[in-house]
Amino acid sequence: MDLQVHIKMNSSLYIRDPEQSELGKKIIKSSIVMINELGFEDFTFKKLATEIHTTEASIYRYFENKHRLLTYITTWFWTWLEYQLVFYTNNINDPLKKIDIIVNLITFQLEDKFLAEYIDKEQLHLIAIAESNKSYYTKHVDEDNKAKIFKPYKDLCHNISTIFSEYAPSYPYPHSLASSLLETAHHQIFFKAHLPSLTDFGKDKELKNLTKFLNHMVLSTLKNS
Amino acid sequence: MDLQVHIKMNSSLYIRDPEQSELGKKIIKSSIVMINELGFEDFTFKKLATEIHTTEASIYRYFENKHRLLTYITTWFWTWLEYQLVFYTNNINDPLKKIDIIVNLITFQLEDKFLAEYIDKEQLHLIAIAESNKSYYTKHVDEDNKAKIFKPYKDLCHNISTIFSEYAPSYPYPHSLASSLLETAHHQIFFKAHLPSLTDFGKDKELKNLTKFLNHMVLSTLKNS
DNA sequence: CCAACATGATAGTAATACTATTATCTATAC
DNA sequence: GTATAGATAATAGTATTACTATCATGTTGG
Repeated sequence: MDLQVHIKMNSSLYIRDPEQSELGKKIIKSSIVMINELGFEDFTFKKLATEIHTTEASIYRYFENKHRLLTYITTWFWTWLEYQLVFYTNNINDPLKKIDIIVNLITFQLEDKFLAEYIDKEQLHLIAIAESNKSYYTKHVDEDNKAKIFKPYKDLCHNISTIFSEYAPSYPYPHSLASSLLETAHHQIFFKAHLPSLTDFGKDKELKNLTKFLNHMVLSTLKNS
Repeated sequence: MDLQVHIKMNSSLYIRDPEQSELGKKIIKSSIVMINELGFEDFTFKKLATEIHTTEASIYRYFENKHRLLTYITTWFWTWLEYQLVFYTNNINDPLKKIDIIVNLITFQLEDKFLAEYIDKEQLHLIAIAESNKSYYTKHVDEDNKAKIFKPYKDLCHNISTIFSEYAPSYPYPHSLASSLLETAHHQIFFKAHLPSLTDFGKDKELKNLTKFLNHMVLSTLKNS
């Protein structure tokens, strides 16, 4: 059985809620496809408008600019990851098992039990890998942060750090380890595909070794505290 | 005694070598300042031209576009890090000591013994932290990679991984650990400043705890192999 | 059924990311 | 000392981007 999710988004991310209309959903759905196709830099509202047979002006009624749209999309991703994390670790007591679930989850090794009609999760993952950094590596990061825009990412990070602390209560850097794990997972997947000599699994077809690498790193670090 | 360095750059990074003229050096020097001031997105050749009292057209004779200029700058940074790494680990045999040097080096805890007249290293470091990712998170990364543009980063990563392997010959992921270390150092410094709840040292004034965190993570991982 | 609101159609602006042309300046080769 | 090659300045121009504004049309729910 699959579960229908509804992910509630912080309203400062949009001007008009894209989930409340057909056009809004088309904007999200197609922008995910197009950002992957063109890369974020070459993606424009004009091109998106042409693609979905609407006008630039109509898209601007939903999102202030393309950067906000990217942030909306990546935030959706983090929220969805957290939903899954809560779901998969529910009723599990062994923190070691929970950590294994975390690592498998963020490397996309777990079956996705959540449905979200109009969002292609594989493509969303690719954006999270290659573009999500750009949502906070800006000059207006502090302003955005004040508007609570990054809360879902922080919540996920905190959630993971709590599990780390269950396993190793005396470890002093659980948040840093959690954020490093999340970032590293994405970096290594990108490097594997494009700059393989920065990794040790460039030739692998699967991500199994990445999962092993991350699991080993996290557990070694936590155990040795 | 300080050492004058000359960092030789891959010629596909520029159209005309900026080190060979006063204007070229002014372009590099001022772009480092301005990218920090404005952020890479709002930085333009027009603004740079006005600042250094030249014209857009003149800057375009040195660099194809602002993205190439960013890549030039960040590549300079990686090359300079590698120079320092070789210098500081020279004549040291204990791999444990070498690893300590690496971690201190990438968190800017070591005194810089190299001079580069017209480049402000503190500001360069800030760009490396907040903008360097953008030089490879693009749609043309594969092309750029073919042009050997990322070689200095890869070399640095390989150099570090070799030291890891000296310390722990059986550890299977030294390259991934090296690239993760480099990326994590930057991310954590950025998070500490702007999204502190993603770290455990948001309130610290210094980076000592970050150094400890990284050192502990790397050593724990390598020891446990 | 009409009022409210979403969307479409159209237009326009300032800035960006370039390219092109011609003039001027300057160093050094003969 | 002059010719000349090469670098830079001055100026202009273009296509695209990133918006904003206005008004017409369509749709829907009270």
